[in-house]
Amino acid sequence: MARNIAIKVARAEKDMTQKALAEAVGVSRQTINAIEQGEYNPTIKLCRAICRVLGKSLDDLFWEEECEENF
Amino acid sequence: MARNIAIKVARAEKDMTQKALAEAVGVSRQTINAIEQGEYNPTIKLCRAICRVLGKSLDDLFWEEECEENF
DNA sequence: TCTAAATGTCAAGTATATATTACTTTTATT
DNA sequence: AATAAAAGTAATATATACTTGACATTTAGA
Repeated sequence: MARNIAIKVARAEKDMTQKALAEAVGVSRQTINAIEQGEYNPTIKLCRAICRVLGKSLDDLFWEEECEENF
Repeated sequence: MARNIAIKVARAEKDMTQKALAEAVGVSRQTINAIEQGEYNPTIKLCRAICRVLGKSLDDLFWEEECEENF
């Protein structure tokens, strides 16, 4: 999976730490970190929660154009 | 989880069966059925694959306003 | 520079997304 | 009505999202 810079940026815009975002959406800090690092593939429910907290859309934070690594 | 009517509609627009969509995105037919029935919570990667095949955005197919059942 | 907070990472465990097989029910066609 | 395809559903198995706890590294403020 690709690293997710968009979440990091949106977090910065809201001045939230990984820990604060994790608490706001109800997952562990490591989960947020792993998502930003592209280490796993969150569920849509968690994606939606992150979007709500950060005030962004799914397309803003989780869309990716396809590239080799998706194959 | 809420039933996902949007996928069903988008599938109808493309005249695709659950089986055809499943094959196009590389999962089992039961997985597509369960997602449409709201029985589980797909990963973002699968959501993206479904969007690409159906020519829709994540926001088109997977956004949900929050309601009691999300709590 | 010292310190603390924030971030990155690892290992082991648990919960759940997804697969597979198989069966029933619904919908569409003849 | 008879048939077949499509959709719904259930049980068991496996892969992986996510947790917890712990530690290392980076970043920011005093």
